[in-house]
Amino acid sequence: MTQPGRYHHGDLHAALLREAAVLLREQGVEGLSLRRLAERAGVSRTAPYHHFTDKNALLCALAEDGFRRLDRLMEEADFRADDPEPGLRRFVRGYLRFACDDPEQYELMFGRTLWKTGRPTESLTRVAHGCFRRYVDKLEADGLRATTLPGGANPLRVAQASWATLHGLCRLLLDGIYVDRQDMEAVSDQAVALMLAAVRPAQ
Amino acid sequence: MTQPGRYHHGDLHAALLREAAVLLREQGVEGLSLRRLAERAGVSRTAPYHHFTDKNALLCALAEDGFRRLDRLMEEADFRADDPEPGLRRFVRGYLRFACDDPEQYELMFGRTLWKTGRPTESLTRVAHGCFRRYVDKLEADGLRATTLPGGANPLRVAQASWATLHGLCRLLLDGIYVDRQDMEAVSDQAVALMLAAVRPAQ
DNA sequence: GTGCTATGTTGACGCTGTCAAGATAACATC
DNA sequence: GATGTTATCTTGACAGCGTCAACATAGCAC
Repeated sequence: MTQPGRYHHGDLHAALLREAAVLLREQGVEGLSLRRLAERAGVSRTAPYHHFTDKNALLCALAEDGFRRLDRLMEEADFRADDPEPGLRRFVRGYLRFACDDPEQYELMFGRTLWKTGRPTESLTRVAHGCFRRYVDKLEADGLRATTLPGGANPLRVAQASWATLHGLCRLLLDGIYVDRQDMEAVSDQAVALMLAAVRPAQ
Repeated sequence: MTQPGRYHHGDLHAALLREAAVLLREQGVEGLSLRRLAERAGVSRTAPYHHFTDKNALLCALAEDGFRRLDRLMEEADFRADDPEPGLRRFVRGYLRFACDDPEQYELMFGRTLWKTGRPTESLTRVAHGCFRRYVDKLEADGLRATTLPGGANPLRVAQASWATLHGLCRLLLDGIYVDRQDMEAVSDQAVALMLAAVRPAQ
């Protein structure tokens, strides 16, 4: 762990993360170079290497912050058993808003930059999985007790499939493929219908 | 249009695309550099610039090939009105197989490299949209005529939401977030259930 | 003060995409 | 066949990138 000590710069570790978040939001991952970041922080090119082993490590830390915010959003969601629809609708909108608010952050959190190309930090993996775990639990506890589940449906599978819908929607939306910004609300509602249909059996 | 004429190399245009596909499959987009590509083709670093204006242009051409393959896959799919389930299941499996067979190609086709960061060629956009258009038509014609559509459901919306499910599944799967390779079949079935539920009204 | 460690610096290497300028090869025209 | 035009390919160069090695300095423990 890097301590926030008062050395030359003051607290470069935090400053780097702060500037990186700005740079990410403004320019995307492609525009986020360590050199430019260092320049903005007023230090030399290689100074960041004393606080992050890697560019990959810095990006992981950045993504981790995002997952913590997402986790908080998840915490607030509740779709209760009697009528999960309004809660689910709120959650889906919240999720989409989260992604659209800072697309580059979302991209970083779920993109291949970290998960495929780079190697995700153990810490990042923990937080990201915790986030999903919370979703599964939420579904299981609030949304679809055993009684409301269609025969044989597995909460984990429902969670995976419905998250995939959410995620796919965000990707298509943010990258501008097949879904426009103006379609957002309508498609979001359609997605809710899709997810709900999986949760409650045909009646 | 670049003619396949018999100049110095023979047909560098095609050779580049061929080698690029191999390099993409083996190393991913990150490993696909113009310089390495040129080396493999036995020409100098800048030779490719006489056949593609840009690295972006070459990648677009590569992605275009992928969309054409996907379009062919779509052409073969048919989910008829009386019982769309088996057809849809086949299609979903086919789509997933397509993505898993050459993950890097899929990533290139739908990733931000082209759609967000780079600028997609007009030609690429046309083919990609044609592919989606065919899906919408397929749904509308075979799967869900007006009679089987839940009240007010818009074929376009259903198509967008269900494609999002498919796409999100692939992303989560390929990047290794939340969905493992071994879960594939089960989640795929769950996705089919999700999509089917949207297509036919509660009975 | 002495030494250790954390933090910061400059220099360098190999990689990237791409532009400019020059060479050569194929073809069209006379 | 000679000439000119155009397509193709070459080398040289530039700025940018991540990162390693070597060195400087600042803060702290003793």
